[in-house]
Amino acid sequence: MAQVPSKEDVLKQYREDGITDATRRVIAQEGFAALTIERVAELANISKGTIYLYFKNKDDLIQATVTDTFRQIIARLSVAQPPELPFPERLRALIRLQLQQFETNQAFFRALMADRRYLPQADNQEDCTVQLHLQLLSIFADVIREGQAGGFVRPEVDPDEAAFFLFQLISGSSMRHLLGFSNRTLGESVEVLLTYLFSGISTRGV
Amino acid sequence: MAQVPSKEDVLKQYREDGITDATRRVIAQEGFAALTIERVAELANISKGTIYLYFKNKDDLIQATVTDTFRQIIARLSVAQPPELPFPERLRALIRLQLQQFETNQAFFRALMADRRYLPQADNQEDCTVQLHLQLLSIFADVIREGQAGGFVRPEVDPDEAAFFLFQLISGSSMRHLLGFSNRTLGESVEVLLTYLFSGISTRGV
DNA sequence: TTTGCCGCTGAACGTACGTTCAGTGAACTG
DNA sequence: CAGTTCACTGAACGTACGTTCAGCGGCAAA
Repeated sequence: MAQVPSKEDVLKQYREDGITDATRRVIAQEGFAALTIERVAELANISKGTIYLYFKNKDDLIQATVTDTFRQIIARLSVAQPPELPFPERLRALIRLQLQQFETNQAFFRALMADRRYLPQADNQEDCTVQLHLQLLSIFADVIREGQAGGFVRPEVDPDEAAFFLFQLISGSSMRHLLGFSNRTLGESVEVLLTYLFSGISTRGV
Repeated sequence: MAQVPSKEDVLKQYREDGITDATRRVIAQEGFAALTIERVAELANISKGTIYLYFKNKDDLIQATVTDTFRQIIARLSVAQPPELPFPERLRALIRLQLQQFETNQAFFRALMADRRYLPQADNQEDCTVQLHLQLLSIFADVIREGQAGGFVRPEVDPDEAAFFLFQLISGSSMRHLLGFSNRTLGESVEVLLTYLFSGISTRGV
């Protein structure tokens, strides 16, 4: 009988989403240091006590918010770019989208890195963040495969390796931003990344 | 008369170093969340009150520790690799050293990213972390120039661009570790990075 | 209308931690 | 040896925040 979600379950999920959403907003707008139960309750328009009806404690709330945020990012990137776009534009759009995810969730990634506690084990395949990573890599690899089919990418290039390489470049670019090393705009970063990538895989040579 | 550091100045500096060092150890061993004045005092073998004789408050202490740690990293990397090594080994050693810096200061970088407050402005050339970045890039660029002189690197490659590219790859690799996305060992990461880099710049082609 | 249920509230509690400051003793001075 | 200085101490203070729980109000069943 518990096969289909009951009305109560839906309501519970709705509440939980409201709370994790408020948590995300506090982190994004005021930073991880300012994340207090009181502030979350304010933004969610509920009282402090209510939060403890849905989450065991603050750590549990943070964990849930991390998982939830990663799910959102996965969802956003899984919505494939319009396939009618030619290869270079699709790749450009994809890189831009991924950089945007890092940028708009900047405070979130900061918080995530701040404490080992909230991080996944890389060997735990079940973990949501590890899944995100694998899923992202496969999205990138697919686009590169298309590039090969269209003659844009050299056939001897391994799409999985190239995707890995590209994601490493994107992560590096984001990390430099997070560390305050770079003041490039997002648009500039996309073009730089494309240049690097093409110098390695394009049929046009360096 | 204040030209040469007085005995008092030296003692003061010694004390400050002891405190920032203890701070670094707390962050590295117990994480940023566990960083309390009490714990720092314990590790430094002084009392809580003493810390306030040398630092205005906790934020001031953290700032000082960040600056100090970056100075140490700069110093470690400025000690050039033995120039008698052939180009590929020098490059390999340099990449390994940089990855090591990110790895051994892992908790520190986490903490640094956790809060915007402790981060530099990318446009502030005076800032210690920005200097680190520029200095690192020039070290990498110099080695690549050597590679060109020795015929290992194609002459049309811009050493500064290539250094930038390489550092981006290294940052990306480190970020994937920080996010728990990767369980590669340091040695493996070095080899992967070298492959990527050479596919772009080597005279040997892809 | 009465009764019971239950999600929600927010005052209250306990604790942890940053910060202060009156006091201590060692070192120096005359 | 008495007086003065001064770096240092750690108990004490105030506050901020996570967590709890006795009570409230609205809804539904009887």
